[in-house]
Amino acid sequence: MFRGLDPDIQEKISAVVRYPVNVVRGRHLVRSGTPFTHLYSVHDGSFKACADDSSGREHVWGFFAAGDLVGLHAVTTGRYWADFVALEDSRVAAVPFHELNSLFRQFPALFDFVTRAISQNIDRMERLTGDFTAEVRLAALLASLPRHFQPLPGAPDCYRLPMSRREVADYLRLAPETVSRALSRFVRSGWIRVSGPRITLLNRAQLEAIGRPLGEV
Amino acid sequence: MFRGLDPDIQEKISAVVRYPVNVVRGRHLVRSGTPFTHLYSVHDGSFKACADDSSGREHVWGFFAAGDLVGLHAVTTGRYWADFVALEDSRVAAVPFHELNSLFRQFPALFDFVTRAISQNIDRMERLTGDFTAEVRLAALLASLPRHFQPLPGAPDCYRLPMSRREVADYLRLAPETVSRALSRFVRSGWIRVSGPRITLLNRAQLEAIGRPLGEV
DNA sequence: CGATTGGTTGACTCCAGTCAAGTGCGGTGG
DNA sequence: CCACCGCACTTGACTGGAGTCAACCAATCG
Repeated sequence: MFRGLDPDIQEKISAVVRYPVNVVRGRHLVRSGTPFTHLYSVHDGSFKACADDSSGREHVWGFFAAGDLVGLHAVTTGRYWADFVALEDSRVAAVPFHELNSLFRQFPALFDFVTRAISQNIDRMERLTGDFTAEVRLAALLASLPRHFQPLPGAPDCYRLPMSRREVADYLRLAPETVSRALSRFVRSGWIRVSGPRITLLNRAQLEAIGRPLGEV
Repeated sequence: MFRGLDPDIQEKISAVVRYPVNVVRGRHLVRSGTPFTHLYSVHDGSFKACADDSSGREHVWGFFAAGDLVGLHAVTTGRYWADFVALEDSRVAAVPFHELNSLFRQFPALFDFVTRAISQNIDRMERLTGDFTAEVRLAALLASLPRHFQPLPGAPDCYRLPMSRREVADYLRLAPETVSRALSRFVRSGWIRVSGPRITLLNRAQLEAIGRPLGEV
């Protein structure tokens, strides 16, 4: 958990963690509007984050897989402002808020880490609202799969997406049909192979190149 | 100046203001990247604010007319991050930064006022990046003219736009041709009359209704 | 084995961008 | 005062990208 953070600090955190909470597919891990009580680290499984955007329509603004932190966005405001729903049966480790606070005092590096992670999330959200073509959006998403998911055992570049096309489309701010079409084009070009929720990356470099204008998602 | 702020505080501010600075058309009032030295209140004339957006292309993100405050965005960072260029010969009143700071200490209400104004600007910028049709964007802009400009003497609903169509288009994130076409459609519908830089609002209620999804710009 | 659901594909539409050709206004100079 | 010029603006024709609607297909679950 807390990928990229100093191992010493990680160990301290482990000491105050409540192990592990199970969340079955489709259930909420946190609800928008409730007070910030815990920060969660995803052990396995995955979650989507939904919140109403400025025009009031609900909208997926993030996916969180093993190793990601859920609830960061509430650290500053003290209140969650998004729903987090399990995309599959998942397990998370929970760090109680007050423990986290004392850890912040002990380890300024932890605070920096969290701050940086929050601003990265916001940055990503904003980039996704910019105007990019469907290809750019989708390529950026596909190229980022290895950073977020484990490949399927025995198939090094094959990933099983836990979210539906509908959710991907919502996240990328596209219609589901547009996602479908873009996927098909990538298949025809030979960059990927698709079989239901399983996607094999045949040419990640190419996808990265196409998705570069949007950056990491 | 400082429209909407408590008159008592306004008087205190007036005491520390350096009166008035002239800026001729096309000249910079502030330059991006320079340290925050003054907050400016536009007396007469108008300015555009330009800054590079996330993808590096320069882009107009605001217009400032009589009564507006220029430089707010630098209060928090201590450095201007946008160019402000006079759209016509203009005059501004300058409040030195250190005076402003001591005023903040004296009048918490002033600090709140500034904070609110900053967040309104950011909010507006973000709404403009959302996806709205050209009509919605333009209608919102037109409906907002009375809030920003004095009508021409003797013509109650007629305003002279100090900025070019190119600049309007850039601000609204459209092509200039698209702005032109939308204007023409509004003329044909009878909501406005256009004569070069002069625009007469014949049906502001209608424009407000059309522009509502985007809100105030 | 049908019914449901999620995904794909096709046909069509709409909106805005682009390129190119006018148009008109303001300014300059004769 | 008028003719001309330049520039900003407008208009038209075209293009392309994504949304919508509808049909189809495949997998899953009773």
